[in-house]
Amino acid sequence: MKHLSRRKEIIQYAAMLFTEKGYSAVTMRDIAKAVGIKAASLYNHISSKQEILAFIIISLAEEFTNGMEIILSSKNSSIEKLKQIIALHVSITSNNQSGMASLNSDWMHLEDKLDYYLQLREKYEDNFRTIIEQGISNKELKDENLDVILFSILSTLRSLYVWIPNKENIQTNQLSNDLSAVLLNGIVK
Amino acid sequence: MKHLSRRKEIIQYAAMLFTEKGYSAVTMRDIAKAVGIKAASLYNHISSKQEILAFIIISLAEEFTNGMEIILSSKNSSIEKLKQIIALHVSITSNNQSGMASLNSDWMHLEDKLDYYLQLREKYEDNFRTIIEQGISNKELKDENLDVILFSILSTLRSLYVWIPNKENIQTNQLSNDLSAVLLNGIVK
DNA sequence: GTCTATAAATCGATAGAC
DNA sequence: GTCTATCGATTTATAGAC
Repeated sequence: MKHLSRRKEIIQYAAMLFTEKGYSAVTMRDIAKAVGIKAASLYNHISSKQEILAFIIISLAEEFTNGMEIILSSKNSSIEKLKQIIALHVSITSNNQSGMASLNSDWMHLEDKLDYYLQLREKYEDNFRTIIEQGISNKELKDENLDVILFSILSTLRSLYVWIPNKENIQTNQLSNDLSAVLLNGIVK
Repeated sequence: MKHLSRRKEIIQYAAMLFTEKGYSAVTMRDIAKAVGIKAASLYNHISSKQEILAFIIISLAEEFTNGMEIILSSKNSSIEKLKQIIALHVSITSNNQSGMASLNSDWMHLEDKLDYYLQLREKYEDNFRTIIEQGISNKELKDENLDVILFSILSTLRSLYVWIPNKENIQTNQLSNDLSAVLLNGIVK
């Protein structure tokens, strides 16, 4: 973490601490100690604790929303789109493990940017639902309960950050393929 | 909530508040306000904020661990056992919606009972993994990556509490069946 | 069993020296 | 850009009147 600007370094350490204990339980003194400076010095680089949280969450949420827009507007099959969504989650999560816990568990502590975050999330879920609907009317997918399909895939993908760090030398392509097999084709012989 | 003892009522309101904001962001004054008394009065019924959290989490964790032991020791097929695990999660979650967020997101704030909770969770996951392993060696299940199977089912089931409250008049049998279909048989035609 | 009052600790953030 | 010192608000929890 040597070549990051001090601001980026602070945000990185904060994200790791938020992952361990959650936003509310982490103090500015905790963050400062991790960085190796005093709490007052943090304010030369960031304006508030809230700003750190908003940066972590909004930049990740925008990355997901932008990726989803690209996938939705492509001309691939519905199944191919679902595989791309799975790969999108594996890719973003493996590159930002420390921020994903905040996105999933601390978004409710956003203040000024809460409404914007909720808009991004709603757009993402709507686009995801649309892809599944198209797959069902296409006859590519079984006509199972739409919300159950959406919810089961999405909660697996949203929980990836809990699980990815436990695997050494994660092979993202292999993991995407394994997830696609299980989530799309099931496990019963 | 009229016929609950004051203690149970306090724990119920606390669980609902923990679900909204997380343990660390909820104050004793918040809980007292929800109950309709002053913060100091809470201490006639509970000994600490920590005791409330431990009660919520440990009672749920024991319910899951006990249910899993019964399922594991039965003589049903592996697929039937997996369906029973799904039904177990749907049942406990629909009966304890407000406590499930604490179990999933605030367990790290346990103090005295943290080690005991981690033991229960490890035992639960080990038994879950055993059932999947048996299904694979049985040839009932496909030989996909064991951790991917365990992780995808478990994270869907652990996230149920986020989703169940959004459905009106939840039909738990119907939901269990829909989840079993999607998680076990997949969605691709 | 509930209240008011308050203790003791800790929080986010600022002021100002260097 | 980092420090020491500190402010003002808020936290969990207790003491004691009613």
